[in-house]
Order: sequence, then C-alpha cells, then structure tokens
Amino acid sequence: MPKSKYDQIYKDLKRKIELNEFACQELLPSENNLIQTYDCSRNTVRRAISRLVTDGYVQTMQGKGVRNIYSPAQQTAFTIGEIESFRESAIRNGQVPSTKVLVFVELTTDETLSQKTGFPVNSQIYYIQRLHFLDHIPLILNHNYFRKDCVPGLTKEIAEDSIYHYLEQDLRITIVNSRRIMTVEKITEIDEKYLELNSEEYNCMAVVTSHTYDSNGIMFEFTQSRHRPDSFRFQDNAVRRLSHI
Amino acid sequence: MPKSKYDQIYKDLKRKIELNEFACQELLPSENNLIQTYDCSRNTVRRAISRLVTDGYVQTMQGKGVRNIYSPAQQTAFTIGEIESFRESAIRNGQVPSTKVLVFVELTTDETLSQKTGFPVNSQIYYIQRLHFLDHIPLILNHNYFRKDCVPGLTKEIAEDSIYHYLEQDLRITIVNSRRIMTVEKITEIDEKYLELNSEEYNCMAVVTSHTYDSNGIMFEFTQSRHRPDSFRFQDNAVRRLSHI
DNA sequence: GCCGATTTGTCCGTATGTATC
DNA sequence: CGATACATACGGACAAATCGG
Repeated sequence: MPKSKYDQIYKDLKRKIELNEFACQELLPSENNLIQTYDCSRNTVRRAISRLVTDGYVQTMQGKGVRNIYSPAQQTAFTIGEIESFRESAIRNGQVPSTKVLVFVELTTDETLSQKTGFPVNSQIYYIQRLHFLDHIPLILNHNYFRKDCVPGLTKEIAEDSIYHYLEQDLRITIVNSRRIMTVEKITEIDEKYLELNSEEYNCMAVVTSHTYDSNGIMFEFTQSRHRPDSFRFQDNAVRRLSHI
Repeated sequence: MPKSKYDQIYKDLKRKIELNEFACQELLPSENNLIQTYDCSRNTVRRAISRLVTDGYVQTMQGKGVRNIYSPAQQTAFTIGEIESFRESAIRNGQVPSTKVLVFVELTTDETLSQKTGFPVNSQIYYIQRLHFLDHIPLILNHNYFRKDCVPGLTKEIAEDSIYHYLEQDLRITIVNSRRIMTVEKITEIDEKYLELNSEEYNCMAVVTSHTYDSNGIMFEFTQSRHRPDSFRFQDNAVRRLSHI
C-alpha cells in the first residue's frame, strides 16, 4: 500500500536504526549523502527524517547532522499519535493476540447515551463488549460503539477477528484520526470479573476513551478501553516547540 | 521567537479555528487561496496545514479540501507530543499554578538509582520533590532528577518558580525531546499525604515517567510525575497511517 | 579570530499524479 | 470531460549553525 518514495525511505531508515546499523548517539549519513543513496530530492529525504524526529528516533542539529537517539525500549508498549488496532499492536510487539466477544447487540441512542458517546440521539448503534488477551492473559476490556450506517454488516465473527481489518479491507472505509483521552477510573464489578482483578489490590484502572473519524469527517466509533492497571503502558515522544518561549 | 513564515501561518490559522472563524465540518480556504492570503509558496501553507492535522484541528481530503474538525474540548488537559512545563500548561488552561518544594538535595547516583533513572553511575544529581497546585489544589507530586553538570546553579527558589524557564532563559539550554511513559501505579504514603488521597477510595494513580534530552543529545532530566487519579487527563490526537494496511 | 566547507532550516517555483465534483 | 483541490516529487536559492584549518 505505501508506494510513496518518502515513506519507503522513512521505513528503510527506521529499520536500519532498529537493527543498530547506526551507532547510538552517532550521526546518520548527511542529507546530501542520503540523496545519492536513495536517488531522490532533498525534500524527500527531509520528509522521511522529520517523521523519524516525531517518532523520537533521531534528533536534528543545524550545522552538525542528524543524531541517532533510538533506544530499543521504544518498540514495546502502545504508541501515541498513531492509530493501531489491538491486533496490529500485538503483532508488532511479538505477542499473541486473541479476542472474546462478551456482548454484541444493536441499540438506539437515547439522550443519556448520546451525551456519553457524542453520537446524535436516535442513532442506530452496534454495541460490542470485547475482552482482549495478550499471550492468553486478559488485559483490556473494550466497550465499542459503532454507527450502524457507517459500518454496515458487522457481525460477532468479525468482532472476534479484527473490526478494523473489516472496515478497511471489506468496507473500504478510510480511518483518519482519533481523539483519545486517558484517565484513571474506578474499577467496576465487570472489570473485576473479566480482567481477573482484585479490588483490594487495585481499585482503579487506566481508561482510554476515543472518538474516531472517517474520511467524511464523521465520527463512526466511540470506544472506551479499560486496561488492567499493572499492564497499562502508553508511550509518547514529545518535542519542544519554540512557540512556548 | 517564532519568526518562520509557516509557523506564523500555522498560528494564525489555529487562532482563527479556535475563534470559530471557520464553521465546524466546513472547509478552510483552499491552498491556492491561502497562498494569496499569506503571499507565500505552496510548500509553506502545506507545512502549516500538516501541523494542524497532527494537532487534530483539520482533516485533509484529496480532491475536496481541508475540513475543520476542531472541537473546543481540545484546549484543556495536557497535550501529548509536545513538551510543556507545568506553568505553561496551567496558563494555557486559564488556571492558577503554584509549586511547593518538598525536597531539594544533591546526590550521587549509585547502581540502583542509575538503573532507575538511566543516568550513569556516580553522576552528580539534583533531586527535587515538588508539589504542583492548580487553583490551590494539590494535583501532581513530582520527583525530578537533573544532571548537575548540565543544569548548574539550580536552587530551591528556581524550583519554586519554573525550572524550564531557568534552563531556557538563563542557561540557554535547548530542550529537544522527551520520552514519556504513562503507567498506573499504587499510591505510596507520601502520595497519600501530600495529594490528600484516601487509599480506601483510590489505591493507585497515574504516573508519567520521562527522560528529557537537550540539543547535545544528553539526557539531562529524569522525572516521575505522580498525578491524582481523579484529575489526571491526558489527551492525544492519533492519525491512521497507511503503513498498517 | 577569520574563512571556507559542510550540514541542516526555510522558502520559492514548477511539474505531474490522483481524487472530487 | 474539464476544473478544482490536495499529494508527491524535483530542483534551486539563501540563511544559519558547526567545524576544521
């Protein structure tokens, strides 16, 4: 799918960095050098590099070069700033994903549910409760709400596999962006039961609430992901912008 | 400080979006239009727009235009992907920040502390414990570790004001990026005491662990921020990349 | 301290492809 | 089909920072 030149260069450099082909704290080849290597224009290598910067893989220094600041720990955990399905994230980390569907119903939003999810009142919704396992350990309890008109034909079988795969491959929906909010909330009896938690030990958990939009600008998904507190790990690379100063 | 053209355009468009000068779900002026408005090249407006995309302010659609998908809720909370000091974040959200220094000591890293922080063994370190208040309510308990050779002359007074302001304005250090990991951990007696928590109600909390680097690629800061669970709120805008497909 | 070579940062103009209407 | 709009890519120019002689 990714056929653009800068994306290929980005992936190639990323791979080389992960494979330690450039020593840590050392400089990558200069832009002029990369232009020759990849036979492309300066803009193109710069696009690739700027993505590595936001990924926290390298740091650029005017007049000096591009320093490799990658540390292997970055590969694990959930990534921020990027939408990844549970299955994709598991595979990336070399773990075995599995999913159990607890609830699969269709419903119509009333005032309360509309408030909670952000969908209009009287929307037709698929409500799905799923338990996600990593290496056979239950880690995440997901409450998914999908707009039925955007995501027709959803079934329990699809939900057990990968909903995102169905959306993108079968329905040809383009997922664009997702607003996520991370909070800490008290555990419920449902959490306790399915995630095998003990409220004596942990009485709260990490919750990721997300509103996801397609290429028509329509919010087609609202999801609340409830994570086992002892395995929740979200990772971020933040950059300092001059704007603050 | 920000004198670059694309940054000015970015800020101007951002401001206009926040002020609702473009209706939500409506299109922004086209690139050709913006080129005339700002009297600049196409690349320059595209740079500004691409930043608005990663901020979750707009969504681009090939062949159609750029849609405003901003919602006011985005302004609050902590932002992800960007380094902001506690003081800056508070001011942005229109709240009153204050800070109390609980501990200010110098120490040398032993094997254990080196493991924990990632600093080399036998490094000279400032260790600072600070309590951050928002509108006079204690919300965050911070454990800061600064490399003394990178951050000379730090005092308790500075720590009570803003360390980042001192680093950037007085020491002229360029803060570049910060690797952060969010987890949920059990509360300690210290948390309970200073954040006025009740372990019956909440026995765990959100913890943000960060490694921050300067323009020399040196990790000069290790910080653990322990947040009151009921006020912790981290926000993110994630985009879907084609790479997954 | 100066100068020139190198390297990244910003900006411009242009051409072509692709999607939408 | 043509017009419009965004996406990718190329090439060139100059500025700013760094480094070695």
